[in-house]
Amino acid sequence: MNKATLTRLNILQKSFELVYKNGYQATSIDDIIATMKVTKGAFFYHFKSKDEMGLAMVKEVMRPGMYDTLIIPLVAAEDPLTAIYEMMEGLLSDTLFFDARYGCPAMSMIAEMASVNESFREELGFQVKQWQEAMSSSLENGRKKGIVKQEVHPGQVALFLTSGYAGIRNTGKVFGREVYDVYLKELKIYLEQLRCD
Amino acid sequence: MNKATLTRLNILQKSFELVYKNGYQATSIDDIIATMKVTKGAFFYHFKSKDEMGLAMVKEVMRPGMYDTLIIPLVAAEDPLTAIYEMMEGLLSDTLFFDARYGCPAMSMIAEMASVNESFREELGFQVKQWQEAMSSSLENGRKKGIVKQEVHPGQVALFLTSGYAGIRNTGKVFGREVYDVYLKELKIYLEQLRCD
DNA sequence: CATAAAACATACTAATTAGTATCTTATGAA
DNA sequence: TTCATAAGATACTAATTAGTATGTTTTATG
Repeated sequence: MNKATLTRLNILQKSFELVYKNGYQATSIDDIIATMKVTKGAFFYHFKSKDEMGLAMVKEVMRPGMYDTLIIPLVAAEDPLTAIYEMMEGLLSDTLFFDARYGCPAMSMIAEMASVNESFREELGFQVKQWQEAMSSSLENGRKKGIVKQEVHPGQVALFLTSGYAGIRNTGKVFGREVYDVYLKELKIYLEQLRCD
Repeated sequence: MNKATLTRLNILQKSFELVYKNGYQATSIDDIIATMKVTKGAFFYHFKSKDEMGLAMVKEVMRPGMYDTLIIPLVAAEDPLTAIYEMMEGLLSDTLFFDARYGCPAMSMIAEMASVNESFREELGFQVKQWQEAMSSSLENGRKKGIVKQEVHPGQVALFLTSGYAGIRNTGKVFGREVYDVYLKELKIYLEQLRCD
């Protein structure tokens, strides 16, 4: 990894952190370069425009992050219902970096940018769809193994679940992380009701 | 209603429409006054700042709108489960004004402004809580009447439902209104499972 | 009608924005 | 070492922003 690509990645990483806390449009290029040892010349050497940087950020920082936390844990899951619950629990308790106040990076980005920038919408849509499909095939798998009820519609449930997650992250912005626990309780009930008796 | 308070309300109404489509921070005062027959003098006569206008907009335009569509239909409901489903169906099929592309005005506002402006967060929190409480007492009522299962936790379910709605509106921003129908199908299953056998 | 205050209009300001023009310095291959 | 290019630095620009200063017009009330 040479120095140049490192500054590039640093810009993307730092931008992600700022965008996560302040929103994409509210984060100016001046903000970004001010919080790190980079000048405007460097920024515009690596990216033609703010939006090009933003898209690279979504693709190169957010996508791998989502893949590791949202896809990987599902593919090898023995019991999809438990795996999904534990994933949600993990997502909603990881206060290391993510903050209830700022919600989910991807969902916030969707809320702000989906109708503003078509490329952003496409890429974020791809990522959400990936998550849904991972859940869906995990549930389908559980159905074949006799863990999940036959009448369950995996794709439908996956949409219900991913949307529910997006929603609770939004709700958490208003009421704080206490709502996470209440949500998780009801989620568990919902998921268990999908399980074969 | 005298002329002055009418211009005030016009500013609030027009602002709401612009904010709904473009977001709060992306909507400039110049945008607002340009799309209607009002000048900057009038704007700043009625409001000390953009944020004061924004808060008035949330309180005086959004709050009554939410009350009429989210609270009223629940208080007199005979069967809460059917009432809730039909409310959701109504919310997700009303293409008169609301557009899947732009999501739910209140939820989008929360996503963008909850962590930026404390007053906005408070007021929007109040409105969401009102909705949750209306659902909760409606469910509690149904439980007493033997419509809703005894083991159901009304407040917990209310949070689950309102968050789910917020989530599907966000998802709709990415994939369009088709996801609404899929969501509604799973919602119906979820709600029916709360009903006494 | 007179007049004071309310309601609005116009022209500005200072700060911030994305982006550019032009420079300097670092790096790697011959 | 040389030198071309990659990488980065600096100083600008034009547009947009929220907000202000200072005007003019409308409206209600005596």
